[in-house]
Order: sequence, then C-alpha cells, then structure tokens
Amino acid sequence: MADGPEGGQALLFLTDDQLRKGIEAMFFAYRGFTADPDRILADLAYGRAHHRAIHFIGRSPGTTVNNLLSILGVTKQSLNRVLRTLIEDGLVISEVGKTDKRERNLYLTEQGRALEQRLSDAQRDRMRAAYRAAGPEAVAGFRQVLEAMMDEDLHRHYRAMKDAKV
Amino acid sequence: MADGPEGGQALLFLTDDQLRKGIEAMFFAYRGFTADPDRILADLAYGRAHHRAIHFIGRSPGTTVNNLLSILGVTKQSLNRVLRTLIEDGLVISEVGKTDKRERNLYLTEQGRALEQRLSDAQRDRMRAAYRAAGPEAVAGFRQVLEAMMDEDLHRHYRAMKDAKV
DNA sequence: AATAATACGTCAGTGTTGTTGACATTCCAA
DNA sequence: TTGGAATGTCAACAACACTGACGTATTATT
Repeated sequence: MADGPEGGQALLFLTDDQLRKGIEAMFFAYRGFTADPDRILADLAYGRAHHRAIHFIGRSPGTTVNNLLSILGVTKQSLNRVLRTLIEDGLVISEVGKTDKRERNLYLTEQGRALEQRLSDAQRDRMRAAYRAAGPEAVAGFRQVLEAMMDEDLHRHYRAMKDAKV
Repeated sequence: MADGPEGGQALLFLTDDQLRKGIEAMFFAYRGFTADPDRILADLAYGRAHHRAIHFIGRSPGTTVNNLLSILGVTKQSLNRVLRTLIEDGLVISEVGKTDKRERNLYLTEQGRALEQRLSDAQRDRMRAAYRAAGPEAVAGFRQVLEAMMDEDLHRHYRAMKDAKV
C-alpha cells in the first residue's frame, strides 16, 4: 500500500491494512460479546436465538411476531421454533391482538424477565468494563462506526429503539 | 449525546441505557458486517466457517490446523470438515509439516486467494464506507472499545496478527 | 357477499456448523 | 523400545437456520 507521501495523511485510517485490522477486531470482539450469555444459555439448553428473542421482547413488550421477524432477520419458521419453547417453558406469553386479532402480542413473564436480567447483566458487565477502559470519547466513536456499518433497514430499527424510553 | 444534567457527567456513558444501546448497536452492526460476504458465499455453497478459515489462512500462510483452531475457537472436527471441502475444491492445500510430520501447514491456492480477495473486498468496502462516514477519531475509539471487549486469549491472537506485516 | 391479502402457525426436507467418540500417525521421553 | 502426548482424520449426531407448501383466522377490498 504505502499510501503516498503527504496529501493522503488524513486518509491513512482508510488503508487496506487498517480496514483489515478493523475486520479482525470486529470478529474477535463479537466472540467476547456473546461469550458470557452463551455460557448461561448452554446450561439452560437455549441458544443465542432464544437470547435475541428474549432481549427484544423485553425491550418492546407487546411487540408482534412480524415486528420481531424484521428485527431479528430470520424466517418465521425459525423464530417460531424458538418462541414455542419459550412459551412452553413459561418465559414468554403470546396474546391475541386487541385491535387486530390476527396479530400476537408478545410479553415476558416474571420468569422471562428474570432470565433477561441475568443475561443482560452478564453482557453489560463486559460492555461496561470495555467502556470504562476505553473512555467516553472512544465509546462515542465506537457507536458512530457501528451505526455506519448497519444496513439501512436495520439502522431504522436501531434508531427506533435507541430513542425509545426504557 | 446531550448528556443529562451535571454531576455524574464523566460517568454518564456507563449507564445501563448507554450500555444497552451499545449492545444493540453491536448486534445490528455485526449483521451488516457479515451481510456482504454471506451473499457471495451463499452462491458457492459455502458458509461463514469457510470464510473465516480462508481469511486466517490467507493471513498467515503455512499456519497449522492447531493454530487455526485456537483462533477460530471451534473443535478440530468442525474445522476439519470445512478444510476438507476447501481442499477438495482446490482453494487450500495442506502440506505435511517439515519439522513435525504430525502438523499440516495450510496455504491458499491461486483460486483460494481469488476468493479471499473477493470476500475481503466486499467486507472492506462496507468497513471503508463506515470508517469514512465516522472519521479517524471515531475509528480510533471503535478499535479501542473492541479490543477491550475481547477475551484475553483472543486478544493475544489479535495483537499477534495486528502487528504482523501483510 | 365474495374475493384477496395479511398474520401466524406448522409440517417436511435440506444444509451448515457445532458437538462427542473412536482411531491413525507421529513425536518424544522414560 | 515402549508408552504417552500431540496432531489430525473419519463417522455419527444435534442444534438451528433455510426453503417450500399448506392451513386457519382475520381483515381489507371490490
């Protein structure tokens, strides 16, 4: 590569080598990101798919199956398998929609909230440590790059939830 | 950001809400991160496991199966299946180790390098767009947070490759 | 009222990727 | 040289995603 002498200075962070490092950082970091919840889930015979469902149902109580599908980006058959076990195990309840009876509104049960808490506590702990180690400015940059990396339709979902109150 | 009032100013980025946003950003961004290579791989009847193997073999030609295992964090049997198809398809060659004949040194063939290039071009394009949109300071922060999020053993691998020359 | 479209669930079949178990080969050290 | 450790391979199985097809209930359209 050897970006020319001067001139390109400001663009040094766009070299192939810098990009490769970013790609590998993303790969290794994501492993860490999921490691702690994965350990908890393994004991419960659940997988990441269950975690994701629980997370976003907890995040948007009353969400519909369709909405969840577009957030998670899986097929309804795949999601259904996960939801069925969560409902059978009493972590999630599915209510017929009020205004539109074709829809199902999904909620966490008390038990579901407990697991959600346990999982997100584990994940937050690591995230907190990373944030603390890197500092506020780094965190701002972190979020900026991630947002710029999202597909547009997912970015919409992200923005919608980002600004929602807890 | 519009950080709330005063007081905890410096620690506001460590609130649960900020951490949750980071977690969701990570989730959505990783989907974007893998989307482009995934599309290419789908046409070739390969998956992400193949991509990862090709990436790290291309990155460290002559690497052994064992080394690859510790980087990828899967069982050797799982990796072996992937390697076998790549070898059969002529993308990778496996040479008996010179000093230790138990080992296998892995290399990309010309064809393998071509696919590696195609995949990483696609992934780099998105990464480059994100970097460009976010700017150099944001990128530095991005990398800092990711590194702090890695498990220690993976961080070692990352550092080892980070500083290696192309 | 009849028809089309939407939301959800399910059954069947397939593919990738992870796992464990068993085994062959090679190296090394007692 | 013999036994154990390390390296890698083969086989069988489980988890989970996908496609495709279909059924049912409800809502929207004509």
